[in-house]
Amino acid sequence: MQVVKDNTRKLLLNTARKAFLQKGYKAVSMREISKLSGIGLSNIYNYFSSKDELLTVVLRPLLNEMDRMLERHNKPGGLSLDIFTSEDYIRGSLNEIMRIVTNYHQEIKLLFLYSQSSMYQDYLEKWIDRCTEKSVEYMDEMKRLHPELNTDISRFFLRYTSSCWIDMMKETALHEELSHEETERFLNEYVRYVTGGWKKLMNVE
Amino acid sequence: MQVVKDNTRKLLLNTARKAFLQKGYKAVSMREISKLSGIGLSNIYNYFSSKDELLTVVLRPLLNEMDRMLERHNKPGGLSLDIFTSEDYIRGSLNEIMRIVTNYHQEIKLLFLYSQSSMYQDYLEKWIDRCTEKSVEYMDEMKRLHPELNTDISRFFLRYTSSCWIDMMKETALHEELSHEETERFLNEYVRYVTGGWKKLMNVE
Amino acid sequence: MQVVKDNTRKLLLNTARKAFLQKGYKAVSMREISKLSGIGLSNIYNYFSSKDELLTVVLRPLLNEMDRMLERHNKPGGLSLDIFTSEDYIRGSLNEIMRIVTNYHQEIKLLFLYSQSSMYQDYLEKWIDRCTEKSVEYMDEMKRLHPELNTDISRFFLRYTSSCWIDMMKETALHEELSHEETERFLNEYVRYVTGGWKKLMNVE
Amino acid sequence: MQVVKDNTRKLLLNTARKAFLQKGYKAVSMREISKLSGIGLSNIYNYFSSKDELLTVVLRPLLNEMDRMLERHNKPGGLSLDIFTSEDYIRGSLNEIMRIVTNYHQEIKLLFLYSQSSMYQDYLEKWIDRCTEKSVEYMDEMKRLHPELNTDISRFFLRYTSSCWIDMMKETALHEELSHEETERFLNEYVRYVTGGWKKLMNVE
DNA sequence: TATGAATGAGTCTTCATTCAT
DNA sequence: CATGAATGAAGACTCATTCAT
Repeated sequence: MQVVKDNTRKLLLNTARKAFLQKGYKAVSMREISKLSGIGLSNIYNYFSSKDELLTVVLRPLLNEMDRMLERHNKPGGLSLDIFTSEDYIRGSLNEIMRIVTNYHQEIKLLFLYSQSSMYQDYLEKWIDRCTEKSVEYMDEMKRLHPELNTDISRFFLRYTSSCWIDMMKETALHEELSHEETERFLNEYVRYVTGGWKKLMNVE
Repeated sequence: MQVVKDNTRKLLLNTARKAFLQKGYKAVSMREISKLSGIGLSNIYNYFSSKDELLTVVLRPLLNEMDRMLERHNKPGGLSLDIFTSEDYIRGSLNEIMRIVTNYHQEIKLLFLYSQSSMYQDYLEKWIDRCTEKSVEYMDEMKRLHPELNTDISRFFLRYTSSCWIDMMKETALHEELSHEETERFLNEYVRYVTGGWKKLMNVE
Repeated sequence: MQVVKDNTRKLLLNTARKAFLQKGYKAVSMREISKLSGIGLSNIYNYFSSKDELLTVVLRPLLNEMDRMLERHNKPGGLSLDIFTSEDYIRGSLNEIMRIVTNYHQEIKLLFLYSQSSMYQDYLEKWIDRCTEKSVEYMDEMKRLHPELNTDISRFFLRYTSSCWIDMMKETALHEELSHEETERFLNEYVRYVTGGWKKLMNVE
Repeated sequence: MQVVKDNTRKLLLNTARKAFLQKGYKAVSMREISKLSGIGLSNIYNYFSSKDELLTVVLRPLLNEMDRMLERHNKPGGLSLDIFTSEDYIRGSLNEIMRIVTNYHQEIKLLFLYSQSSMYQDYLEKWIDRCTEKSVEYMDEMKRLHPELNTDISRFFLRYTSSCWIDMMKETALHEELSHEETERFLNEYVRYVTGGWKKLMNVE
């Protein structure tokens, strides 16, 4: 009995995820989910109290990861230049992103591209806001630790880079077919590009 | 009579633009546009054959600019390294972007953020695809002209930078309140960052 | 065209009135009104913005009369004992009630018996409250004018008589088939009963 | 086991009573009763076959009293004038009412005000009908016993007084906060009013 | 050109009740 | 005695679009 319930729940979740991904949240009706899953329309409400909750449960794990990512951003163990210029550090961050993308690429597409008209339609913008705030705080710390560097970066530019971060997640999620080699290659390119950019911007050496 | 028609048309266009911007394409009903503009609901269909066309006409000028931007990308006068590494060149490109953003910031927000459920919901993704294609072609040319450089950049990375380009438009459009000085400052930051990144990636010098 | 519209409006109003009367407000669905009237379901909303408004428009004239009745209650020209003890005065009041009941007997049944679950479900209780208030004020005046009488009637008893007033409207509306003679007879009985009661209660003579 | 059952039954009954009183019969769902009581939704149907039966059982004691009241009406020991004109007799009847109201004021409110859309929505009207019938029969008896009196009261007037009887129950139930003194006072007022009215109407002395 | 009326399929959600276990 | 799952009909209301005038 519990088994049945779990199956139904998962079936609904998967059906909804797929449908949302194909047509966007707003364009998928509960009727549609009912027909696609074979679960009676009203029965759905025994498992999820609303269409919004269906989306919420689908997105929950990803949302948690995204929030955790934000936390880690400002607490890089020893506060240092590394976050911008160390290839190893950046490579580590990227690897973590890759793990998230691998696990949740569907959810990412859903959240990043198809969640309009849902309660999460502004989630990314708010995430970028929060990330920008963290970046500004971080820069202030750097200003004290490395007065010799150009740390007077505008909030606006920091927002742009936060946005690019989101962009990278989106792009990698969109191209799920990447082989391990290709991924490795992209990582190398990305790391060189970013460190080159930050070093020049901050006058490192 | 023709005068009346033009006025009505413009009124409808402006009303729709504002409404779409505030609530998103899908969430705005034709009834709403009718009430806000004072134009009879069914009369709207004498000017625009559908809700989609209303959006199309609103976005048309921006769409043209976007397409033109794409054209220019691959024909940079003399095909050269400048596109990546010359600060002047990049500054020039950016200035052009700024002009577009200034003129069409409303339309950009509309297209970039609020066009889900419309026929343009995939426009940006396709634009990025086309831009990526152009970039790949460009890189191939560069490989011949500058065999000493690392021009073996993955299509995936090129797509990422195309996406970042779109991102920059979005961010600047979102922050319309930027003063001339702030804009200038951002341009400097951006140019340094991008040229620094590309130079390192391509082993220039 | 305007003719058509008015007809449709009236048709809807009459259909709704009948249906509400037969089954109660809550138990009648918009679908039902649509089918009974032959007006397309969604077209109804071109005439009435909601089910509640449909009921409101049906009840409006009666509601106005009820409010007016309340106003008149406390301003009986020359404030006097008549309101309780004069057969002529009471007969006059009653005749007015009869006119209202004759004109709006359907609406009365609707408001008094079948409006549960609508926005008017508490209307009568509030009316009785207001009427009680007026009666208390009236009694206070009487106390000054006729100190020799027993005007020390409890608010609770006054509320009871207000409620009986409503009762009388309900009963007469319920029995629309009363002939003129029967009505006349009831009036006589009622007048004798009420004046007899008040006189004894107030120690008149 | 039987003990458990009884507890559950009572719990359900009390929960339902409270909920019905607060929101009205129709507005309370079985799900709600289930949640409020902690009894599983479908388990409710092991105790009560339907939502209507739940209401029935809640109202049963009051319904019995109401029916008994009706019986007593026509069998006043010695058939006499007292029923209308003896203050003691009326006071006795009223005291009985007070007892009922005290014991079942919640049920009265439920039956009188919140039972729309249930099988008891017409109960009061039917009770008034039956009461009217009894009154007519009673009057016929009186006509034989007291030919000197005006016993030619219209059925319609008798119905009105039956309705007022119900009204009095409603009013007293609605104002449960009445102190003993206030109740006593109201009783005095009511008795004087009613006997005064009937005496005048029937030409007693 | 302009209007008000009309359409029909669609939205999410709730209900009392029943079934299998 | 108790449970969670399931059902099917119904609820009010909205939508983009078309029709007749």
